[in-house]
Amino acid sequence: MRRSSQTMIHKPPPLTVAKVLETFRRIAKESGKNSKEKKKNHVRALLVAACDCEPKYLIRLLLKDKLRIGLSELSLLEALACAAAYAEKHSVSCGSFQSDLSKAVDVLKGVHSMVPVYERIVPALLDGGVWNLADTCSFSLGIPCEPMLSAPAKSVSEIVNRYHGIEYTCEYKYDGIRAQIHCMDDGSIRIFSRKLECCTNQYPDVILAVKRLKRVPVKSCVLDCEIVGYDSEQMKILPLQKLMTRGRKGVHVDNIKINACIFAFDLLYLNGQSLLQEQLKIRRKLLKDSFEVETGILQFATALDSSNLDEIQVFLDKAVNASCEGLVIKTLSVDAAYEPGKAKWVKLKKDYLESMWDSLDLVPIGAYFGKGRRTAFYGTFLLACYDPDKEEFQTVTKAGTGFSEEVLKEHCQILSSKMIPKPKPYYRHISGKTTPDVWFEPSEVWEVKAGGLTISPVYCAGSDILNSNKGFSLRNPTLIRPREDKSPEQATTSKQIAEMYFRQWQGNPHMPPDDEEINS
DNA sequence: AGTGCCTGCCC
DNA sequence: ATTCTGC
DNA sequence: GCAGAATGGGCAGGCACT
Repeated sequence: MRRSSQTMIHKPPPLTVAKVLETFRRIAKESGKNSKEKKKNHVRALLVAACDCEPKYLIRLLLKDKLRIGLSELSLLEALACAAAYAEKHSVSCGSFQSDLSKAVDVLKGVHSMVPVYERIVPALLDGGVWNLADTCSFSLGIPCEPMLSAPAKSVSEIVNRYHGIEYTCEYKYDGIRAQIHCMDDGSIRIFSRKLECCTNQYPDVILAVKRLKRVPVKSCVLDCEIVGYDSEQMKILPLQKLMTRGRKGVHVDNIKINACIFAFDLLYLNGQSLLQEQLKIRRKLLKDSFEVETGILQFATALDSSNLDEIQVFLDKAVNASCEGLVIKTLSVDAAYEPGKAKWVKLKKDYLESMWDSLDLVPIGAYFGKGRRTAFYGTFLLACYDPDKEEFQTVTKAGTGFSEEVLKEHCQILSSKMIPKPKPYYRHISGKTTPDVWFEPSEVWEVKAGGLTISPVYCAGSDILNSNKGFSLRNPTLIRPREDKSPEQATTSKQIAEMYFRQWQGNPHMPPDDEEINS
């Protein structure tokens, strides 16, 4: 890079916003052989033309996600809102300007969660102003709104207490992929992911199902649902890991190996009208009137309308037994509108309940340097279980959450003193894929909770129990506490981990794929 | 053709 | 996804 | 209560290299 700028004879013209945008688009489009080199050249050209503070911001823009200067989408919306409020300062006279400002921000936030497309928001803003924006720019067919979210609850009693005296429903929380399905007036279908990506082409089978099972009076609608892997032979839900193996590009119905079942739970739009403001009670009724059910193809989320603690507890157990993650609790009439992007529903997963979660005692045998606020600390620890037969520690997972900064600091200090230059001969891991920055003597034992067990291509816990080259790992590992009463050799064993894995699919005859069955 | 590595997207 | 932290 | 920033497993896809 330096060389090329030195040999440059003419200074390139100054950068413009349009030019930068255009180059970014080119970088995005570049593909195929040597595309990396070509992308590099685009970046080089930008940096060569940049002056003053421009390189800094270019780099920050190129470091995906955010500007990394504290400017997030929210700040952008606030800026837009302020601009609009200033522009209309004299047209509104009620209340203080400060309160107008914050009202404008609320309007922008609300509108953006329903129509997350600046190309729609800005023209509407310029056209009708902020105070009409909610009307001039609202939820519309073909454009996904942010999905409504749920906040975690720690117990059934927490639910019962919070919603005392009001109507609510408990639905199975399916372990699949959230989808918002738009049925357009012309009969076409569009599917959007939780992050609003268009994934229409990924689910031709889902599209056929929706078209076939949509009732005649439904001209247009928007479904909120979970797409779940389904074994049509055994009529059982498949693990998410299976569903995820489906192709993502150029998918044709005939080549689909993993079937998908739609579990619908909400209807956001029907025949030209937004239903977002309707109570769930109404939306659910309209949903059920709008579609035929076909087992394993399109079903409604299993639900229980009850306020009884014991009934809900039993229902939660049933959900877990049916290979679901737990329950989602939703009010039916009070405060029961669909609020895009807001976490007004409540989720109750088995991993939140101390009595139900999977807990393992694992040994930190390595660590990785942290980033950002964890610079100068370890950000992550490599954890292992113990195999008493082979007398070796086998890697299971990394863990980087569940401790406060203070506790993290302590762990870092203690473990630093146990650092060793090379892994012990009795450490088993898959080199390359999970090699940590530093290795430790086996000394600590930590209790870790998990939202379930997975089959892993990179960890080797219990790998000789599986036929393939794979081992077991953890989903959503979280540190709970040090087990000062345990020595490393008393850590959870690989055999125990294997048992946990198979136990989680009891009640569901579908076992892991053939090549992953237990060695005999 | 096969492998390894990285990214982007699911959770 | 979960969790913690600062506002 | 919320937003932001740390961090997790794992999949397909795509490029580079052998």
